Amino acid sequence: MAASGWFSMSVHALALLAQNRDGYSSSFIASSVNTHAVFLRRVLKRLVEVGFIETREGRDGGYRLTKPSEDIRLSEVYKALEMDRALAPSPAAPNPMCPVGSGMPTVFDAIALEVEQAILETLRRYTVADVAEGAVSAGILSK
Amino acid sequence: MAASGWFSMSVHALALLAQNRDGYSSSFIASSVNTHAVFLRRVLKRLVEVGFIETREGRDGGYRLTKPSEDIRLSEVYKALEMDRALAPSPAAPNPMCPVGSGMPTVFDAIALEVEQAILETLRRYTVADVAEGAVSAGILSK
DNA sequence: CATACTGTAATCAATTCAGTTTCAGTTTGT
DNA sequence: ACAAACTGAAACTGAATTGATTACAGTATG
Repeated sequence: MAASGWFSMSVHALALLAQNRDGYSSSFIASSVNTHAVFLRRVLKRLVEVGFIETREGRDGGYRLTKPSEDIRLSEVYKALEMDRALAPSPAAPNPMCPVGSGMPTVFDAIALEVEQAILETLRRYTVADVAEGAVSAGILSK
Repeated sequence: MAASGWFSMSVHALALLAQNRDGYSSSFIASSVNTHAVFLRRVLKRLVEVGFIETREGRDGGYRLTKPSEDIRLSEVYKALEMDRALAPSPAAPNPMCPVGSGMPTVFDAIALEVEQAILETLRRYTVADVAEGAVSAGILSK
């Protein structure tokens, strides 16, 4: 269900929240991510459900991390968003009358799954803290 | 440039061509993949450019592999199609005034690149021959 | 009770994706 | 020579997706 851009947006938001224990409002985060606050809230909703961040309504409300940024791996974020598979299946189901076509979905799915695990394994090596530090120093260096 | 569905379509087509040394016409392949011949030709064009398959125009024309299916790794197919990154960057460029936002593209890009390499490494372990065999036996088993 | 937030539904425009039509060019068999 | 069976490519369409935006209800705070 989650579109491709959601992941980078989520990581960005989490890295931002890692900077401030008290958290930030959706519109503040949105201005850093350069998107609309309403849209961002839709994305952040997932992260709330999974428990990475918590939300406070009302005045002075906003979002903040529920645990240290070192404890949030990007693989968990990826999983939380229920991203579409990187290797999408054929748009239309193959012809079942064809000996190759009939078996393709099974084979392709197995490979797509393995690819997905490789992605998760790579993302598991990075935490939100890594991204936050990296982003800040990269930002400084680029000046 | 290549959309997500192109990869599975290409792999399917290649696996089909691995079945017959003389190759097949675009409409034959299209009926197995369950797509339109014209659209399929658009996808196959890439594989011709890279040299995995060759095309013959005119009557009795069509497509066929230029080398054994064991020698075509899925990673090469993936690269040939110049797929979009699995981890798409944020749709809009982050706010450069924000210390975190300004560094995000750099950091995210590095991680996205590493993920891409992990995908390629996984796909490198499979050849078109593997898929062709697997697809045929999976098709037989599912009956 | 005004202010500053979140939550959510609904709508919109732009883009993308794949399907389709059409036609020009090419090769082969008769 | 010509008809048949192909590929190549441009152009158009419809549907789906994506993210932006508006609007409004709900909620906590001072």
